[in-house]
Amino acid sequence: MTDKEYDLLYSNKKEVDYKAGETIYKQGTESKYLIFLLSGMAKVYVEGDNNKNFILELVKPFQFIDIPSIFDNDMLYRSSSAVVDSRACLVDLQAFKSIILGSKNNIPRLVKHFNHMQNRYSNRLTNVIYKNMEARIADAFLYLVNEVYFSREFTLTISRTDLANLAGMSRESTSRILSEFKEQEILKIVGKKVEVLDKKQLEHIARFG
Amino acid sequence: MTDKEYDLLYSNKKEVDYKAGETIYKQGTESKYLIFLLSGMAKVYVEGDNNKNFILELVKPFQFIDIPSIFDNDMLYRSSSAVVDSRACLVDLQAFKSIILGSKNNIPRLVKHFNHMQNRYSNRLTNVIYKNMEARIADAFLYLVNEVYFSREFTLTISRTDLANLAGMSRESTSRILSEFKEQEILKIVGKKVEVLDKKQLEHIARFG
DNA sequence: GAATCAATGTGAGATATCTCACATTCAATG
DNA sequence: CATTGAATGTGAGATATCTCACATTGATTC
Repeated sequence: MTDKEYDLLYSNKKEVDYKAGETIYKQGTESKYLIFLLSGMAKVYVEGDNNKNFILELVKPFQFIDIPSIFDNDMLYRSSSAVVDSRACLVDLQAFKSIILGSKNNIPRLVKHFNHMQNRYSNRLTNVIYKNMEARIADAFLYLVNEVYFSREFTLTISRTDLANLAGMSRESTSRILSEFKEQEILKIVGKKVEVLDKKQLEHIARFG
Repeated sequence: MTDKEYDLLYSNKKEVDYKAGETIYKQGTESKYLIFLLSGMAKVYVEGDNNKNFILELVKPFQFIDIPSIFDNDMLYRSSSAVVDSRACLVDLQAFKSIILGSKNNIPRLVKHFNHMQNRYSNRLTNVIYKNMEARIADAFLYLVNEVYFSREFTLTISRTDLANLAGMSRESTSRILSEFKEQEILKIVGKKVEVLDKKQLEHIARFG
């Protein structure tokens, strides 16, 4: 990004704080901002009619939380909310659009974001349709290890309910599978502290159930 | 699109025929082509481990069937195949990329495609997770009426198995729901001929199950 | 038009997952 | 540190959907 672009983007930027649980983007509404996460963590999820939701991904600092349907109607196909207290920076959507149109250097990055999102959707979809509960939980933990906490040991920043929504199943079933995995010494879980003891096995379960 | 762009795109174009059932794109592979459908119909679907698949959308002539993850690794996140005998035109992916980078006029259109795809994914996902079989079948028929055949009366170009995969359920269950809907005079179905008798009711079922 | 194969319809039992109810643990607060 | 409310764990019955088996229909070929 050039200095000029940077200026345009951040000239009248606003910083905002979100409390844990607070909604950031609401599915079905339009937004005039891109929201760049500075600290904390957000979840991006698809809302159903009943008050359930399905978590697509967890977003960490220094990424845009989501991108509205730009060059269309600026609507949001998903909701987002903070999972822990977070701070973010609002970027004007019009400014963002003109930067995208302004230089071809920025297009590949935008397209990559869309690719990523589609890949994520495909994964989540196959998960829910083809895999049993064990495989879905295994998959969720592999996601946490490989793409969220980047370590086999971590402190969960999300609740069991969120974990359930990430795996696309009920909280109760999630608890039961978690107990199974503890029993089989695949995971060590004490409260929010998690250690993946047998990643190979987790991968096997994620694949074959 | 300018004439120059048009020339670049179609200079060494190739036309190809696909038999019904034939695979066009294979999930997990890369492709050097964009494939533009000239006649017939294609299904775009996500493959699971077991030989099941979930249909994301049906593509009709004069649209690109799918777009590989350009500016990334040109991989496909989905598979596609012809549902009836079809003819398509292969467009070189490199040429397409340079056109996208060449003029800002083409960016909004590309971005809209991504937006559409994401919207589609969100819908399909909510469908499978939150809705019961009746609602999913109702939803599938509304999709066929509103976005595929553009009429309350049409001749199905897909099998019951495809219909099941579009609704994300088993072929047998699909048959049973179809019989229910015939019984309740919501649909009139004779072989491949379909008439939606009560669209309001269909919409209600799609919403509330 | 009889024979054969694929597509579709239907019933009943099997199974995975959810729901409800309650027990337990954990965290916050006075 | 006792109390309260929220988050989590667990059991058992309820339920939706699938699977398997078979019947029926439709399409194709000789």
